[in-house]
Amino acid sequence: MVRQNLPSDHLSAVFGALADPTRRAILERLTLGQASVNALAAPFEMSLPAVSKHLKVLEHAGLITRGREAQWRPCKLDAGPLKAVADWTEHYRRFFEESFDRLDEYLRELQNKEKKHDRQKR
Amino acid sequence: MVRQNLPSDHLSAVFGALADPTRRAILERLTLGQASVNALAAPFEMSLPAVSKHLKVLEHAGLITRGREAQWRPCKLDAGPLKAVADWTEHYRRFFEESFDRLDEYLRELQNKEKKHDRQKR
DNA sequence: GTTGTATTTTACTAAATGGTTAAATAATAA
DNA sequence: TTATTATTTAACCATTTAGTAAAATACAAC
Repeated sequence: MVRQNLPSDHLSAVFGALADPTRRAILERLTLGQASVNALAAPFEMSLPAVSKHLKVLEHAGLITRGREAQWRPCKLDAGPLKAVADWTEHYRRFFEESFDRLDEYLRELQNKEKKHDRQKR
Repeated sequence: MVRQNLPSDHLSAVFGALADPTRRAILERLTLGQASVNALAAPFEMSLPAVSKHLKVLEHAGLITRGREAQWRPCKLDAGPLKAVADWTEHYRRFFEESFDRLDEYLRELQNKEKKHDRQKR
């Protein structure tokens, strides 16, 4: 059967790249400046090829770019695609702010009840 | 070998859930209000069990909750986890808002937000 | 040219993902 | 009770993912 799984849409690639703690940690590290593959791999208990693959995923999502400097291939953060993530998420803000408000309201209610309770106790 | 793939971290689950256009479309639909599985499945050229699986992924990520109403199991958006996504992304904003002006604007906005937050806290 | 260092590619695995059809379950309606 | 409707579960399959070890490549230095 021809099942051509077409998530060639960029947003899916970006979300997919972010759905892994190792890759998010790599991005975090890259906010400090560019770094070699070895340097990026150092904190992880996994082989170099594994990290190399993670970098390929990040590169494919457009989240990093790679240069060339002697035998090193320094990676550099490119946060551009995160703008799309921010925009997508922003679109839902009223739905999570709303629940925040409701929580706030609930807590306020709770405080009132406690006050009432305190008053009764006295 | 024991390869226990431990992305039990919530953020990975959420990003993973969002890394699929069908699931994002379902969330989009749910911003209009709750809906049955059949209603949610209608726009897609895929079987009901396939949609059911997508819903399970969304539920596991905490992005939807499901009720019970006769033989229907209405799904409801729970955007709460998107707050974590927004926060994570916000952390990188200065890297994708590259223009000085926009950075400035961003910092000004941040100050406003802090003021608002302070006001709310009291 | 040989050696050393950095990185990728290849070939392989196990598990996860995203889909299918068919059967099972749950509640309603007749 | 039986039939209908809504949804899930089970069993299956192909592809992708995340890792491995070992070999290949690229460049620098001696």
